[in-house]
Amino acid sequence: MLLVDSTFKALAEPRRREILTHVWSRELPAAQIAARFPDVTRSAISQHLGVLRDAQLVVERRDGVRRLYRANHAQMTRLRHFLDEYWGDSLERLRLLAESAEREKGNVNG
Amino acid sequence: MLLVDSTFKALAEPRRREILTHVWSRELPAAQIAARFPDVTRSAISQHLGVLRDAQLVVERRDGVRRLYRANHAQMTRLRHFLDEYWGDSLERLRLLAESAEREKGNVNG
DNA sequence: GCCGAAAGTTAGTTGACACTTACGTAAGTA
DNA sequence: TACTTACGTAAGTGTCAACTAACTTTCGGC
Repeated sequence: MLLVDSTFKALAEPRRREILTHVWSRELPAAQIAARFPDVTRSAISQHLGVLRDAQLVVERRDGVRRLYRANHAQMTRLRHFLDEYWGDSLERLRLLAESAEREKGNVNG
Repeated sequence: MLLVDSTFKALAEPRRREILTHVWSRELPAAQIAARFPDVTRSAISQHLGVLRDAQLVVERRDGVRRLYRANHAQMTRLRHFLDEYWGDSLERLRLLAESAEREKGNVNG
């Protein structure tokens, strides 16, 4: 799966966004993250962490028996850049170019 | 559903992102949008357009029997702002404040 | 009013996914 | 070695969403 695709899918789940905020500015072991979600099992959080890891939105570091997670700010920056480049002014300019090219073609044919 | 939630969910689908690029800088009737996706039925595109409309990522304008769609740039801007504010420096600062408050408490108790 | 074009809507199917329970595994400890 | 802790993983379940096929609605021309 494309990285942008997996990033959007990972962020589409509210719980995963909340997990991200918890590990945004500090490392936390999986158990402590799970403790913040009393309504779901630890297993569910572990699976969410796997999705976030696959999307490179968090990085994992092992410390003995524990696994410490923290947000990968670079990936979030990458997403912002994607939004800027894919739907920002650069795309706008490309579209306008394509349209004027279409008109040119129309003028030649007409 | 929260607006941010529906926005992420809408963008998580690659086909909907592609639809957005097609109506980014010009209005298009539903049939012309559907024509760009030969592998799925017109009905599927109509449903995708409904999801994009609910997420306020596109706006619809009726012209006789046709319905013209165009991207809502404001909503995309809103998403960028969300990324900036929710996971940007402002959240970073809040987290650091919360952490130092935690340490303060620890010092009082210890 | 009747017909056809453009589009939305509904019913039903299939696949994905968030979740739970149960089990497996690696690292530390007695 | 046996036990515990801190995890991940596998299997199964219910729900949701993307899709197709068939139908309905809305508008314009005759």
